[in-house]
Amino acid sequence: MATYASVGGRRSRAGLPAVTPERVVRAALALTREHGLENWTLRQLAAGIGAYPAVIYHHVGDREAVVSAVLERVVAELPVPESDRPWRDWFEDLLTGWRPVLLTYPGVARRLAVHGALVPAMHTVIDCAVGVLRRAGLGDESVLACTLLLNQAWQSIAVEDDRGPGIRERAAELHASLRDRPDVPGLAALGRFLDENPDVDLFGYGLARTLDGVAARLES
Amino acid sequence: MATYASVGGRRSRAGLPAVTPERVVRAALALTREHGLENWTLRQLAAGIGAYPAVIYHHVGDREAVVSAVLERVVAELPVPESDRPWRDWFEDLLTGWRPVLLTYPGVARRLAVHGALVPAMHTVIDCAVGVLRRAGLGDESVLACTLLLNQAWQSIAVEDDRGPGIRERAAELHASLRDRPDVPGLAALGRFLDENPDVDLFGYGLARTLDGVAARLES
DNA sequence: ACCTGAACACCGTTCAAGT
DNA sequence: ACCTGAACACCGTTCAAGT
Repeated sequence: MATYASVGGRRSRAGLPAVTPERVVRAALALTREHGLENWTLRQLAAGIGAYPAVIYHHVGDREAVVSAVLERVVAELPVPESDRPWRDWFEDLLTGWRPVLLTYPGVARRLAVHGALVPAMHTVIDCAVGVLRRAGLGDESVLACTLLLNQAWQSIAVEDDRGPGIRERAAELHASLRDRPDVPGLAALGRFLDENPDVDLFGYGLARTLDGVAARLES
Repeated sequence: MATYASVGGRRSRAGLPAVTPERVVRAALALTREHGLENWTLRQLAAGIGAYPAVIYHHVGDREAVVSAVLERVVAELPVPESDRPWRDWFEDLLTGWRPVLLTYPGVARRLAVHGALVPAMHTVIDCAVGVLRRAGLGDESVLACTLLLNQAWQSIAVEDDRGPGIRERAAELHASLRDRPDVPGLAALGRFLDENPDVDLFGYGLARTLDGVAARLES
């Protein structure tokens, strides 16, 4: 027979659901979507579920533990193509498919870039990715090429995360102002191009060039 | 005839040199070398020159103003090759020459990656870099290729900055433990390779592959 | 076991007051 | 003009005390 305390104490009497790791992580995911992984505080997280900061420690751990749990969930959402595709298509689909997911959770891409394979949820897809390149005939270089492709994608998305609207606005003004500067023709060309193509797909361009570079290693 | 106050007040009487923007920035550069651009506090900086935090505000401005001044100084240290070199050699020398400088000022590379051409001291070299690619015959794509090459170098160095000894150590352990895992052959190959080549030059490999990718655009 | 509420040692920034 | 010293509104984290 449950005592009063065992079915919920002051929280349930106040109409609040019991704090669970699941609820903490869900609130952290929501805060990450809105503010980015590094831009919410434990106190915000606690307030979001109507709890005291110390309760987060009791149920999940310190901020780092919450962040790890968020990472795990986001990585689980990342789509992975069928591994029988040609290697180039496979990586193109993989990384262009990851971008929109990672961009909705700002800050996660940077964690992946810095911690890489240390994020356990990443293991199965890395295993798969190295396999795709080895079957393509890249030999030992498969490890380097795989690391490079994943890292470049993560890093590039991480920078997109960090470029807030303020920076994008100031960049747009700069590009417009550089258009007519014959004294610096290279910068003028840059201003002209980026002023006319403000949403140019640098991610796709970089991915294509790196894939070209890896393809060239298979031809030799 | 100078009054007592005008030649220095309590600081000079205490044997301390007057606070100047120059001295503030030099102390900030030293802190950045030791802890990284985002890992020192304004209070540390103030203490470093024997001053109160409010004095930094009086002479330089807020933390962001100090960071901008640090950026400017570090960018001024970056070597730039003669612009008559072949484009590929020019970029290889440029970016491999930047890496050791940027690595001694952790956090600067990330600022460059995120703010790019918004760092004024970067303008002349960007102008030069676009010119090198245009003279090589890359046309309008010069802007994209230049942005890509600089960004990938900055991002890759930024991640090196953020991978402290703790992370590198845990990664080394992971690689060793993955060596003998026939159930995940791709990860095993990765563990074997990185365990035997812990200091593999991923920066150089990435730079070479991207340069290959850009070179392929010139052939077509 | 779970939650409360205060406390600790920080942070960037501001500001009235001194000299 | 330059510096002092306290204050403000934060932060992550810890902990004794309540129920």
